[in-house]
Amino acid sequence: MGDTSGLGEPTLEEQIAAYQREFQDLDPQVEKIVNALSRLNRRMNVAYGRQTAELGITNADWEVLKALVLSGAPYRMGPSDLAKRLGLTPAAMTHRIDRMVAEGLVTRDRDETNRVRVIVELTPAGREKWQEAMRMATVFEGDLLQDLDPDERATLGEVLTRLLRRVEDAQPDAGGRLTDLD
Amino acid sequence: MGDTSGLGEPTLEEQIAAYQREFQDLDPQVEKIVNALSRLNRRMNVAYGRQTAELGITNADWEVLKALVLSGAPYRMGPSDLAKRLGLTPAAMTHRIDRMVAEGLVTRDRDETNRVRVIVELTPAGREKWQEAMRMATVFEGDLLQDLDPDERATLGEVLTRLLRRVEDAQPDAGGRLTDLD
DNA sequence: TGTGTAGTCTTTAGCATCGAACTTTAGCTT
DNA sequence: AAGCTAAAGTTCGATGCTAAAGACTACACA
Repeated sequence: MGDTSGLGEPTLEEQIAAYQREFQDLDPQVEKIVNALSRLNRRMNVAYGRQTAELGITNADWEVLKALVLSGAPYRMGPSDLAKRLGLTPAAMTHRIDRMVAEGLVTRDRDETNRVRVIVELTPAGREKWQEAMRMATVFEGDLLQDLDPDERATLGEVLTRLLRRVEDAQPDAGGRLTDLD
Repeated sequence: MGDTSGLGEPTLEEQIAAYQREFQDLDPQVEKIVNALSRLNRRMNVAYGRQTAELGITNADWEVLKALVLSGAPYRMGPSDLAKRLGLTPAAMTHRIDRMVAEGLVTRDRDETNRVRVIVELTPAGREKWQEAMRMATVFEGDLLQDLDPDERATLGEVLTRLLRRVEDAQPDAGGRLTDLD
């Protein structure tokens, strides 16, 4: 007994069993769901990280590209808005934009009508990178959900949305800070 | 139209709609599931972060406590094993242990039978912190899943486990690096 | 017993992030 | 107008992480 994968990570079932051994009043059902969610997310981020690396960008870059694209044409946002959207401090945003400008993914210009503002705008190259990343991501995601039949997908989507609504209502403040992709 | 929450974050539905607007060949069903997973995870981490902060520790500390407790009595692990388990480099582990020793959560000693090894052991205070964190976490988790009836919980757990198995099989290398709790 | 080799941590240098202080601009208020 | 206040970004100092290099111990083999 013990963990199978050389300490790298116990099986989900082994982990739940260990929790029960060390903590009374534990609902294994609940713990299974919560731990599966965490582990799934981590694996997804690993997968995305490999894909973005293959494109010569980082997950951090990709997050910014996503925010800009999703804002719609003409794909412009201010650093503060981006920072709020991504859950970063403005300071971190400044440096991230520095890097992305150097990589040619976005441009940074002062707003002429309000000179205290800065406009970050997606370049065609940045948009192209986003699309390539999306193509890779959708392939991965389709593969991930391959074993689920249409009914299961619908149910899963509905249930997760319900959970999300509950937690977002309870945390109205976008409260970010903590890593993670969008 | 547009986003409701002052740029902090669009609704999941709005976000999916934006994806469809900007990217052809998108399966909204799939995207909904994947994005809900990411967002749920982020909110969970925010919640955990608030709880651990309330206990005077960090999520990083909590991860280490979890690994030690789950390893079972006598709650000892080497820094390298911990690092593998948490997806950190040994270097990061060294510093994290420094801090936790200073906080009295763990002890660090050389293994007398193999003087190149180090043994990190949970202190009673560390174990106590872990239990308090668990109590808070289980309350939050129970509340999160409150709206799901037993059938839905069972189904959700089963489906997520299936997804996890699929992605863990595809990424046998624990491949960590990317942030996130366990 | 001497030496090579592998394994375990620690140290160093570089990078991204945060919190807080600072600079600049816009818009009010009087 | 002159000055106040608020908002938007940038800069600064500290922290935690990674990758790579270094130090030390154990073990194998000659």
